[in-house]
Amino acid sequence: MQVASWNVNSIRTRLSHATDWLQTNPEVDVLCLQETKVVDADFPKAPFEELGYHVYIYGQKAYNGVALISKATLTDVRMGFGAILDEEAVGNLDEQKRVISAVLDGVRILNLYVPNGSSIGSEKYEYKLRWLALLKQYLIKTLEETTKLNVCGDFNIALENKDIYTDEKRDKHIMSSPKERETLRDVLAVGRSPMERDSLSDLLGVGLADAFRKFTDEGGHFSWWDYRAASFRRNMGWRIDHHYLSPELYEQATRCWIDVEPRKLEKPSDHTPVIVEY
Amino acid sequence: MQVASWNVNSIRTRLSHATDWLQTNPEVDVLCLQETKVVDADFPKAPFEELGYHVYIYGQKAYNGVALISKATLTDVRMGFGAILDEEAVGNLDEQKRVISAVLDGVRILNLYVPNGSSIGSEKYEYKLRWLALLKQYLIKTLEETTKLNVCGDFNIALENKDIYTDEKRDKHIMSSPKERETLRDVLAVGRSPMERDSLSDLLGVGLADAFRKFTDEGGHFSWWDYRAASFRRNMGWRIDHHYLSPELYEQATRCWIDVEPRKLEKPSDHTPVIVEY
DNA sequence: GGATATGGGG
DNA sequence: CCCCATATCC
Repeated sequence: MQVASWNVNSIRTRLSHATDWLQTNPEVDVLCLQETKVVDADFPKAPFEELGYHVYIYGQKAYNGVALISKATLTDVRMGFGAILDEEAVGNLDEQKRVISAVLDGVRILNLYVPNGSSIGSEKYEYKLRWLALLKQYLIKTLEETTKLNVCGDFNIALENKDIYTDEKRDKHIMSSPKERETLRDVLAVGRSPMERDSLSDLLGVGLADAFRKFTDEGGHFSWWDYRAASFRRNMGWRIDHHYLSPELYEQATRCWIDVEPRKLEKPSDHTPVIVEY
Repeated sequence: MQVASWNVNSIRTRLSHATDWLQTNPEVDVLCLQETKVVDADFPKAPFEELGYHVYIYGQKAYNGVALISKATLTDVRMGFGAILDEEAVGNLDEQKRVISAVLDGVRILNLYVPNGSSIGSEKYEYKLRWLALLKQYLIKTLEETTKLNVCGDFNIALENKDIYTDEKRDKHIMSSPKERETLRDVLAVGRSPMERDSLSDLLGVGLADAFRKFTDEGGHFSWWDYRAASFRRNMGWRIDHHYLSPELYEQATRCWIDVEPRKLEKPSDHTPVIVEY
């Protein structure tokens, strides 16, 4: 089974890229999209359905928006944190459409578009941290019912220095600040005791692990390049799109890779797909 | 010698259409562009120069703008009415960049983007009529020095009913109202006495004549189709782009035709080129 | 730099 | 319907 994650930065603008990519990647069972930037009524479902895919969407006008494109029917589709968390806990964090999840072959696929956070200390930064805190509650609840969980999407966080093209201003940069990294690490540690979190030895015991890192320790692998400053040409990228797997799935993972090709097309998204196989 | 007129509705958006068209129409000596919609500093001259053309521009930000693209060097290039008319007479009518002219092989080519006029009775309508009145003065002065004059461009006026796809609301429609037609007919009658203007018999004596009408009386030939209402597919067009020739040139004219092909391209201009040969 | 929205223009 | 401009977001 293959699951792909791709922030398309507008599904309407990137429609042919997405359908072309599915056709050249027929082994992908589920394509998780972020930043579809379209209300559900205007989502171009037909082009995917004509290729034989099922389409599950959770969108809004202009910003955010997530979708699942699947060869097989998905079950127990959930939109937003509110699907399983209390209204009170969710607060305003479902106003932005960033969470969709569903089940295929006993695996729950959770597709996320984590807030960008703008700049450290900003209101949006605080929103990002609050959002991640709620995500932790969402994961705790999800893991009560599932042992096979694939949490993927645009995390807008690079956990390790080698996931960024440069070391410059790393600590003061959005997507790599210590606080963001700590917060995400804490989120991924769901189910692990504080002591376990500090030990690298028991990675598979509980918590979620980065599928990409099962297969390589190398740096210099990126999934996002800023449109500005010719970043892609100069390979000034970041690895911020991830597949985090529950222990059982992590053990079963056979591959995880980044397909750089779509970033080379005309009018590309600034992100490129990341695929995991298990 | 061939001269083409084409309202490209943004030269930056239509750059490849324009360069492609020149390459498939190598017999065109001068391409007159309207609605270039770009300040001179940002006009994409290089792509034309790399094909061996000379570029003469008179543009502004966002609106209007005219240009001459020529295989040979042009002489006595003039921008705006103010190049030959008094400041007082011109008033504010050079604020919008709509007039460029130059000489090739003893022929003065005058490239115009006549105001659209918005709707009958509007402020813009009055501007259009005032602009045409000034054009008449400009032509009178020009004809004092030239016997070979080719006045071309987007006139935003269809002089005859057969130049429009329908008869509906013609009298109340911008581009076909009686007043606009009278005004343009009066402009074209430069040099003819009031009595001559009423006589069709002496068309070649003085004044300017429609090159396209030298070769056919047929209706249904159009140079512009509104982007809206699938006008092109339904051939709901207007012939509003013209080549008006002084008597000497009119006699020498060997062809005048509309090339509909560019209107069929992806992201086309709403206008298509009109070419005259003499 | 490229996506969105809105508003003016045709 | 498709230009442009401005503004916000990333």
